[in-house]
Amino acid sequence: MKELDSRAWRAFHKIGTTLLPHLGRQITIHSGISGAEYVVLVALSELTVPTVNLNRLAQGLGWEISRMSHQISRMEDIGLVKKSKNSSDSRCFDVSITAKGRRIAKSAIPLQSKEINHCFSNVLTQNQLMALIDISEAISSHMKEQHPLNKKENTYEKVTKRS
Amino acid sequence: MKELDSRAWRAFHKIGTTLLPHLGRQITIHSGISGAEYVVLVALSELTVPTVNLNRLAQGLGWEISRMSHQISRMEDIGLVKKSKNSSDSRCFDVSITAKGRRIAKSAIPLQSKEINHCFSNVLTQNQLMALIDISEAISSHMKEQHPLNKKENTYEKVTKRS
DNA sequence: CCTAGATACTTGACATATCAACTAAATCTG
DNA sequence: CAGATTTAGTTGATATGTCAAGTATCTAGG
Repeated sequence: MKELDSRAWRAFHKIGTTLLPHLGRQITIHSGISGAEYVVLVALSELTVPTVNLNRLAQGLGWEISRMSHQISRMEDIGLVKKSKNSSDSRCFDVSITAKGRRIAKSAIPLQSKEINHCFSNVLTQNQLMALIDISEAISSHMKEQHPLNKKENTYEKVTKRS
Repeated sequence: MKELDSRAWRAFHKIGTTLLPHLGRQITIHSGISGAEYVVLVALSELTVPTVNLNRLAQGLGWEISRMSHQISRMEDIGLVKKSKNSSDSRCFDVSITAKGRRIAKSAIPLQSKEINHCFSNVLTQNQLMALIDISEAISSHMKEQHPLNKKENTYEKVTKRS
């Protein structure tokens, strides 16, 4: 019998690497957009202001700025979002959702909620749901103070044929 | 105040999409192998028999067979694993870890355990760890019966410039 | 005001993941 | 046992993620 720590980690790892991808695929199946596109559209559609700064959007989702930049340009290409230079600081970009993006988000969100209920919420008890919120809070706040994103302290040697 | 369901899902989504990638990067930083390579090496190093079938290995990790195939050939290229045709069923391949792979796993595992303790186990209470095991069990067993991998029921229309 | 950082983002190369064919071997069925 | 089906795995195209470097703008110190 393995220790509790190890079993819990494996348990978490398993659902993290199966449930999340599964639900991403479901989005594609029912709405034709990727999981990443969905997440961005949801974030944008929930704004109380018309636009967000690229950087803030990335921070809000916990993404690297580079990833967000690529993602937003792809989404701009297919007309889901719009990007414009900020007038007061021209290094910055204001991102907003287009009508098309909003329309797609509007139809995708309830379908995705149904999937989430099916695979997640309905399968767990109230206590388990509350426990997850606490767990997430504990981990996130620890991560935030210990490992802020977009910082590098990287000095490894990659494993290749010759090592 | 959002409903419990939704908050719990967002909580889970957040740690699933920040902690897991973070720990993957840590592996690369301290051991020079990717998170995927690490997972495969750990699985192989824990075998009680010398080899596994590609397909079983994929199932054990919940990966698609195609992904596993690509991954194993890359790992064979850099000498972490070895692949050989099964003698009784020549469609099958037996995969095993090489000495080099085992050596790397051996040094990577304790480092990674330390990281996991740091970001995960030490941050949670015993009760939270136990709760996660139950949660994972509930979700996994539901998924297994509802959504077996490598099956397609896919009839969507992709979102592109023209839709 | 001028220069040395910082900041916000872009870009391109590369690694990895996913999907849709495709090949080959095994098994089933009449 | 021949042909059809299933199973195991490969392959290549495309999508996405990551990393290192680069550009442009802003800001702060002198």
